[in-house]
Formats: sequence, C-alpha cells, structure tokens
Amino acid sequence: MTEQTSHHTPSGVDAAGERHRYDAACADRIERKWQMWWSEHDTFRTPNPSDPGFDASRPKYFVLDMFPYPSGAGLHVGHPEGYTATDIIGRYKRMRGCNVLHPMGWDAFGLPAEQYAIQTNVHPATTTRNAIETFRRQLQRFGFAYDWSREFATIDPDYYRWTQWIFLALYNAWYDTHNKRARPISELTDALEADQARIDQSGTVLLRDHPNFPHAQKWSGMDPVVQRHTIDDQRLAYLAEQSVNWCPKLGTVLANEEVIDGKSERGGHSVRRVAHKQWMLRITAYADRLLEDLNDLDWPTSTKTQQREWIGRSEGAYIDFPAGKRRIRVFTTRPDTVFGATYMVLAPEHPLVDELAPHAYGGTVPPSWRCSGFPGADDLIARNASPREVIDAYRAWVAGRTDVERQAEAKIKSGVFTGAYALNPVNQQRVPIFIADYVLMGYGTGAIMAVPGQDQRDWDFAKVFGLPIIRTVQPPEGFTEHAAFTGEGPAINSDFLNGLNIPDAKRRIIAWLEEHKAGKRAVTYKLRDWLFSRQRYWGEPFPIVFDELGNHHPIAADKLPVALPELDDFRPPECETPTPLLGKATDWVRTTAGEAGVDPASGLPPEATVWRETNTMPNWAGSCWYYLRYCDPKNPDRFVGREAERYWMGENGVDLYIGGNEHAVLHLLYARFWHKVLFDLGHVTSPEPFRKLFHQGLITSFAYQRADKSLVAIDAVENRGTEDAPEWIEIATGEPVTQTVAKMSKSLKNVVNPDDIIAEFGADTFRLYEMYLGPLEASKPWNTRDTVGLFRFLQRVWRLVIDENTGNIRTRAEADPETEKALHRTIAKVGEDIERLAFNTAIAAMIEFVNLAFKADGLTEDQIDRFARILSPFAPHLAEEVWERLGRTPAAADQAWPAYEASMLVDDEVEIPVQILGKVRAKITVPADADEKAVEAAALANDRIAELLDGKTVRKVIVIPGRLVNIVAN
RNA sequence: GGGCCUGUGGCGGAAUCGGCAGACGCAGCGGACUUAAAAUCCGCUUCCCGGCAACGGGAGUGAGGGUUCGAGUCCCUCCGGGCCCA
Repeated sequence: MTEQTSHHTPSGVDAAGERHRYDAACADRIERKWQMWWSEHDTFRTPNPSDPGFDASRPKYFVLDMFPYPSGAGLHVGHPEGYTATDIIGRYKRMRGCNVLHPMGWDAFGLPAEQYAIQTNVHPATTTRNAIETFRRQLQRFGFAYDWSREFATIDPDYYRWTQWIFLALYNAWYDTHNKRARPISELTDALEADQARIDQSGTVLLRDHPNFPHAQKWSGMDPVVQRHTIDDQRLAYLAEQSVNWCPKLGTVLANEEVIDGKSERGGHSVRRVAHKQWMLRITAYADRLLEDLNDLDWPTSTKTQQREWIGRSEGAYIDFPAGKRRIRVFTTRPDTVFGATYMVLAPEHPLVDELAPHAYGGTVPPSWRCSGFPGADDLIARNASPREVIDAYRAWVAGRTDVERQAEAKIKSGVFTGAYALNPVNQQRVPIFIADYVLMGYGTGAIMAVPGQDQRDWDFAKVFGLPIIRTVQPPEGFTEHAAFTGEGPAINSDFLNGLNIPDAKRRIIAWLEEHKAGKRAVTYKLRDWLFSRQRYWGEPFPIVFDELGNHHPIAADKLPVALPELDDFRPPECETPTPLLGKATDWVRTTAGEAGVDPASGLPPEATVWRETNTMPNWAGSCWYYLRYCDPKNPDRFVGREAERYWMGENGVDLYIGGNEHAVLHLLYARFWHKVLFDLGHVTSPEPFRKLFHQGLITSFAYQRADKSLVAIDAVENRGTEDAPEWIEIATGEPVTQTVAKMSKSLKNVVNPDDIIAEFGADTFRLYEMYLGPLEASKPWNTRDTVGLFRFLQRVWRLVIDENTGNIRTRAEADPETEKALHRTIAKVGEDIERLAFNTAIAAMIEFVNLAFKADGLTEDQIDRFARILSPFAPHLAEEVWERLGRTPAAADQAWPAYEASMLVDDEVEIPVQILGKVRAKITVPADADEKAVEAAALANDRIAELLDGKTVRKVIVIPGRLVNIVAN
C-alpha cells in the first residue's frame, strides 16, 4: 500500500476528499488515540469485590489466554489469534453486563531465555525484561482490553515468593488415600504419635481399623531417624534418586522428548543416563481424580483423550510366577487368560535375569528357542553358546537401540531363551523364560506372562520361536487360525474359568489368585511422579536448606522469597555429573539456618550451618497457578485473597481458557494437579481450574513442495502461469513444484510479522482478518493478499457513516425498513456467533449488512449507534471513533449490547423450493405460517410443476413448512 | 502401529438439528468514472451441454457402496492430508 498523502491534486477535486479517508495513516491515528484514551480512563480496569466501583449485581466472567513465554523475536501472527478471540469474548461479555477478568502476564523463567542469554552473553534478567517490553508494546498495539494493572511476570520476586510457598504447601502435605485427599503432614504426625495410624514397610498409612494395623510398627517405637525418613517419604514433594538424561555439554538434565537417538535435540551432544537426587511431586496420588474429573469439563474431546492416555490407567492383576527361589511378578490386564500363558518374557535389563539364567541349558531345548532376530544370532546357535553368552550378546545389541526403535520395529521379533523356567501358578505348568526387547523395563513390572492365543505380539513371538499356543477364549465361527483372538467370548481350556465371559472370568481368577496368594487385583498407571528439579540458573530457587546430616528443612513462609542470587557467570559448567549452576554462588549456598529463615521451632538452631538447595524449579512451576494470582495480583499476605479467589474462580474456575493444543497434556495436567492440592488444603474453592477450554488452530503459511515432497522457500519459486492456472516453478532448477501449506519458518521465508500488517492496514484490520480466516479451532493458511478485503470492509463502514469531505457523521433521517430488518438480524446473528466462537461468520454477517446499507444509501443515527456497538468487539478503535463522531459519550466499549426484536427475524412470506424426486424444479412464495396442506396445494398449483407432473402419478408429497416441498412422482 | 481431526470452486472458507451446496472475502473477467492510472462504484464468476438472450438440461462436496422422499452432513470400505502418542 502506498502512502496516502496526495501529492498533486487534480483540478476541480477538493483535496479534502482524501483528508477524511480511512487509510493506513488514519487507522494508525485513530488506534493510538483510543488506546491512549482507554489507558488514561482505566476503561478495562476490573475492580475486585472489595474495591471501589465494584458492582456485585453483575455476573463474573473470567476469560484467560495461555501464559505467553516472551521470546526476543517478538510476536508472530499465531499469538494474536487466540488473544483476539478472548478479546472479542471479553468485550462482548462486558457489553452483556458481566464483570470481566481478562488479564495478561509473562511466563519468563526457563531454558529458552537462558540459552539466548548464554549465546548473547547478556544476563537472562536483561534479555527477559527486554523481551517482555517488546511483547507488551506489541500486544498493546492490538488494542486488547486487558486489565494491565494486573500484569506480572513469574520472575518477579513478589510472584515467585508464592510459587515457593505453594511448593512448601506440597512439601508439608501428604495424600490420605483413605479419604482421597491431601492433608497437612502435621495431621499425619499427630495421628502417628497418638497411635491412631501406623505406616507399614511399603509406606502405606494404616488406620486403626485396618486389618494389618497391628502388624505395622508402632510409631513411638521407631528410631527418630527412621521416623524422619518415613515422614519425608509421605510428602507430596519428596527427594528421590532418579535416573535422568544428563547432557554434560549443555550442563543440564533433559526431558525425554529433548533426547533423540541418545543425542540432545539442541546441539546433538551426547546424553547419558545417570542417577541423581531430585525433587519429585507426587502427582500419581491424584491419578484417579485427574481422570474422573475430566468427565465434567467442557474441554475438546481430543484433549481429554490425550490426558486419559497420559494417565494411562489399567485395571488388572499382578500375578507371581515362582522361578526357583524367586517370584517373577507380572502385571496383566487379562488375568483371565493365565491358563494360556505358555512362556514369559522379561525386559533384557530385568534384575532377575542374571540370577535366573543357568550356566548351561538343562534337558532338551529346541534350537528355535535359543535366540533370533538380531545380528549374530545364528552364529551363537551354531557354536552352541551358553545361555549367559547369548544373553550378553543380546543385551549388547539391545543397549544400542532406543525405546522408539524397540517398539516401532515390533514386527521383527527378537529375543533369547534364558535357559530358566517358571511355574504357571494356576496349573503348575513349566513355562520357559525369555528376554526380548519388546518388553520395556520402565513399563509395568518389566516382565510379562505371554499369552499368544489372545495377544498378537505374543502370537508373533511364539510363531518365531516355535512356542506352544493355547487359546483360552473361544473365537467365533470362521475366525482365522492364524492370529490371536482379542475379542469377547467364553473361556476355554481354563479349568474352573471355562464358560465364563471375560469380565466374570477376570473376577473369578483374581479371587482365586488372592485366595492362593499368587497375585492380587491391581490398577497401574502410565503416569509417573513429576521430576521437579532442574540444574539451570534461570528458575525459581527451592525454599529448602540442608543441614550437616543432609536432612532438608523448609524456609519459613514469612521469610520467602528465597531470592535468586545474582550470578555473573550463568554459563552451565561442562561436567560429568549433574551440577546445579547455583552451586557457583558459594556465599549464597552456605549460610546459617537463621540467615536462611528456617523456623527455629523446627529444631535447627539459628547458628547451624546449612546449605541451600541449588537446583531450581522447572518452567512449568510458574505457569501452574498464574491464573489464581491474576485474581489478586498485588496481595502481599496471601498467594490470592480469599474473597477475590472465591469471586473470580467461583465453583467453576476460569470460564473460558484459550490456547494452543501443544499444552494439552503437560501444562494442563500439572496445573490441575496443583489446583487440586490447593483445593484439598482449603486454599481454593473450585476442584478444577479451567471449566471450558478451547484450542485455537495453528496459523500456517503457503510454501512449495518438490516431487520428492521436500519443501522450497517461497522466494525460490515463481509463477509462470496465470492466477487462475498457476504453474509454480523452482527458479534454481526450472522444475515444477506444487503449492502446499506448512508451518511458518524462517527457512521457508514465509513468516509473517504482525507489525508489518498493522503498519499497512492497522490493528482493526489485522484483528478482523485473523478472525475471518476460518473457524477458530481450525488450522488455517495465512495469505497476506486477502487482508485487503477486511481493510476495504472497514473503509466501507467508514464511508457509510462518515462524510469523507468533512469528516462529519453522515446520517439519513428515516430508516429504510429493509435495512432496519437486516440490522436486527445482524445483531442477533453476531451475538449468537460470538457465543459459539464463530467469529468468521459473525464478520461475514456484518459485511453483508454494510453492503446492504450502502445500497440503501446510509443509516440513521440510531442505526449507526447500534451497528457501532456490535462492531466494537471486533474493530474496537474504529467503533470508538464512529461512536464519538456520532456525538455519543465514550466509550463504546462501555455500552450495552443492542437488543433486537424477535418479530424482525421472521418474514411474512417465504420463498421455498419445490423438488420433484429431490431435484429443485420450481420455487414458490407462500406465507411463512402456511400449513402443510396449503403449501402442498401451492406447490402442485405451480405451472412448471404441473407441467412436469403431467402423465405421472404423485406417490407422496413431503412438506417441511418454511423449508421445502419434495414431490415423489413417477 | 494406535488415537484424534480433516478432505467443498483458481484460493481462504459458508451451509448451526438430514432439507435450495458454494454465504462472505480474495483472485479473475466485463462495465462506469478518468486524458490515463490508482481508488471507488455496478455487474459476472463451480464445471459441462444447448441458446443471441431471458432461460433450460446435466454433473457436482477425495473415491466406491449403503440408509432415506431427500446426504457435504448419518453408516460401511478405501485413498490423501494434518496433529498427538508409541
């Protein structure tokens, strides 16, 4: 778009003709003017219940965007998509009379900021603050109706003070499995001291009426050191040795998804598994509640499904298979098939393998059992290698394979016979024990009973190794002889289970196993406890110190925050074992209990030397509870004031939460977990944080694809055809390429910067374009060419109501009846569409209305008034300007949503199609309230219909009043 | 390999409960205005056949089948694309 300043004016045309046009400069002027006005008048400042100006008669509406992580690169077009949607909803709900909470803040600790700081050698505090400034400036330019007075960042000491406080709440709590809720740990110690509860060796808390209570040791008889460890093992935040992915080069542990083929995703450095003492959060205690409470949430089903799968609840049984002096415990979801367990498979890493494997094969071992499916297997058989040799060779091969490979290539069965046998506890049959890489140590017990008759992978394995197959569920007539049968049917070959259906057989066998102490009913979860320690600098310090004996002590709540120490050298050390960066702050690490703020009542004297915890919390910590702080961001006494929390979070929590589905599992699961802990401890009033969740789709961009499906940057391609029949050619090679859609990326040169679009058309056009692109939830390609359409729409709105010569409002005195009717319909349609987040069709309806009003030559003052209101959530700046020029008192944003009359939505007469055998043959106009008989008569009376029916027999006439008539005739 | 989503003109998309497929925007074409261009305004624009035209006929929502008076929408099979998990 060119500069709109007119350089030479044609004679006879007044230069003023362009002075009051809605062009880029005008949009810019208007938008800045109203952004300033809103800010100066605190238009979007939302009072809390106890604040002046609070109106308790209005319902509340909490609309939340997912917490942005400000990066140095600034916003891309994906960010404002969800933000515009929440902005429209928030503005609309205000107009519908709600107290709207619509806040914004910054998720600012974390690895990306730290990596960027290391690259540029600028302190992360500086780079992060700069990134926040950039983000805020960009967001404000969109005219979003945020209450900026509630803004905060996770790196603010006033904020992370409470993140640490919540960590201590978890630290000072245990999970009461009997009452299914978290409780203060002091209640547990009180109960133990009063001998109302005991803790058995497995760490289970037993109440007095529990049958095993008398067998557990009495608390008062325990050694104080044992007591301490026993209590520590009950905490929701506890220390544990964990095997972690340590990357020496990056100086940090990495999450599983950050490790690819044994190398770090970033940089390709080698990663090794090492044991390290880590803080863990006991999210597994909440597995069932996290699962059950999903049912009542208004969330996308795909997200619920992902969370359910992540939690991975399996109901079944543990079954113990005696093997020599040991017992091999397996978990199975199909205990009913145990009579068909003809062999066992252990993970190659299973600790019992070494103990069980004999030095030589006993008796006759079929050669096919020995080993198969890996390099060198045939050779080992040929030279009659011992079980130990074969196992070692197989383990060496497996060690070089990733879990993904082990699962993905599941069709090629590899494994070896250990030479050992176990006994099937239900029939005392001897079953050979194999090791195979399709069984993973980290899953279940690392061992399975193999039932080839009912499990396809076991079937495939049995076929390769020549193992017996016994069906224990009767397949239906005609079922193939060559596959496992996983369906429902009566039990067979299963002794006392025969004839039972699967659920009954399961119940029966579990009862039998428990009775014979050969197993027990069990529920397992895929969900693991949450590893909560990081070794990097840029995160919340733990409010924990260690004494000389290595015992941990919490910092007293009133001594928080534990401030992140200044560190000039924030580069991670390259070292062999996990070494937290904060260890470098030696003066800070070593201190006294009194200095650190340990409560003297804890028994540690103030002068005692202590060492601070040097790990930091992961990035997720700050985003786990930020929505709560928004309710009361400045509260100095509590993480959120009780009244504010009760009002804004109510029973349902956040009313609408919009963000990308990349957070479907981790963030949303972690936040739900923290929220439930806070709920159990009485700190919040709702059991779930986010009542309604919605994912905006990805905004993609066009790119080009070669015949081999590789992508080509947009500037490496030209169109040698026409617009209608494009022929895309890669310039460098002259080869044809096809247009496709891809994620925006620097390498494809298809990244769109919102600042550029705003400079060319203004923020109102940008907002409209992104919302008009398609359904909010759909992935949609950005096409800059199309933005002009929405700009033209706003120009048309402007010309419709503003005299471009004078800049004054342009009205007509008498309302055109058709226009008035259309306005009522538009008001109704736009309101309904906003409610269902269908902004694209709402905008289409407004475009239609404006086009119609143009033809009818303008609007009355009252019509402009109403139209400006419905436009204002979408294009708030233009709406304010029109509102003001109309002589109304600002702000349009404060006005009520206009009403419509239901009578205006129905026509007296409707034109409906008449079909013969489903094909439209004519149209008739009938009164809207005509009954079926009258409509049928009108249809049959139509000349053309009569002509077409001539010589045919009318079999049936279907009349849908107001919709259509379909005549069945032949 | 499993799960979820998705496929409609040259492009983005609309059709909300099984009832006129293609709203609205872009691009394109024609016209008005203009010395000219831009901007603006008016009109056309799914494809094929017939007609000077108004209009008429046929096909059509990834492919094939089914249910129904009627299917973009529901069911089955297949193919393509995307996301997530493994």
